[in-house]
Amino acid sequence: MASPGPSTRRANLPAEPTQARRFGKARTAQSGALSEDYVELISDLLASGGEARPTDIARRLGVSHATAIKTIGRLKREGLTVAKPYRGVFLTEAGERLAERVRTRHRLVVDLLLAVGVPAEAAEQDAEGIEHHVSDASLAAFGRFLRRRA
Amino acid sequence: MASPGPSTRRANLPAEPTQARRFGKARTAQSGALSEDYVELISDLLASGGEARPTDIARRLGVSHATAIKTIGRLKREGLTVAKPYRGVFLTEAGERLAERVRTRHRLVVDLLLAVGVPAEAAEQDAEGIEHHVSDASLAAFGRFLRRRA
DNA sequence: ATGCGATTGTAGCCAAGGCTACATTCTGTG
DNA sequence: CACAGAATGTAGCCTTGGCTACAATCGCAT
Repeated sequence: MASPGPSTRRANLPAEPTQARRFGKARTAQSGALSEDYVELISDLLASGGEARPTDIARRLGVSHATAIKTIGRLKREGLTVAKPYRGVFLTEAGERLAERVRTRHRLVVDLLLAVGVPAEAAEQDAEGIEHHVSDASLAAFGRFLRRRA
Repeated sequence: MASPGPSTRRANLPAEPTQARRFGKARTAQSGALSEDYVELISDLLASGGEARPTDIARRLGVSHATAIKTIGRLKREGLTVAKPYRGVFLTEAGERLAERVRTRHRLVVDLLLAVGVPAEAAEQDAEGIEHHVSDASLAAFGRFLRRRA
């Protein structure tokens, strides 16, 4: 590794708040990621099976049921879900709206990945992580790109 | 909202460990994200200014200097960086290699976003979050796509 | 050479998201 | 109807990544 000369203290770096904002944003966006995953999954379960139970949610997300229940509690505090004890989980208006947006975005991301040649398996997998970081601007661009080459 | 009938308990959901693995992976990948950001930034600072100091790092990442120092400590434990007190931060062999990989990936992601029509500003911003979730398979596909339409 | 301002480092706190272990409630079956 | 087993919920702990407040060091200018 060798120690570098301690001479050139203070380089030419002018604060650069732009990049900070960029990183900060990426980080913040990632915050809501968990809520989005839960809401999307709950919506799916309600649509397909008729019921969203903590155990199913936990299993699908690969976490313990305790973790799932705790998170569901947070979603409730955030006004995204409603849940009476031992009675399953449901979405509020806001939750439904979020779910719809998330679902749309997910599809768009997967479609884009497929369109640029990503294998189906990887596309699904990567989309799960990517989707939470795609801005509206990018989303719009994805839509245009897909329509253009449809 | 309205409570649904408690009749159809136990729908037709067959455990589905596949999705769990998908989510789990997305989540785990995101774990190393912070390390990647730091290493990439340190590499940039070293390359351009000659020195990577905690305060600069903190400012660029938009966190407090205390947070940056704490994280740098973790990177040290992980064998990615070397740092003697009050002497700036440097990368180990492993750190350099990681930085190079991350940089390449970042460029590829930005280029792909631009290629599908995402505005430059958004591309840079979104790439920051997206890059940590792009698998090798997708990365390879991005490369092919870009070369094909170059 | 000294001393002040900036940088660096430390301590202690918080919330989120994860876990295990234990307690409670529910539900289908005998 | 009772009860065993599954599902649900609670408690307590851990780690990560943030923060502020305070302490220690450094380095430049006088």
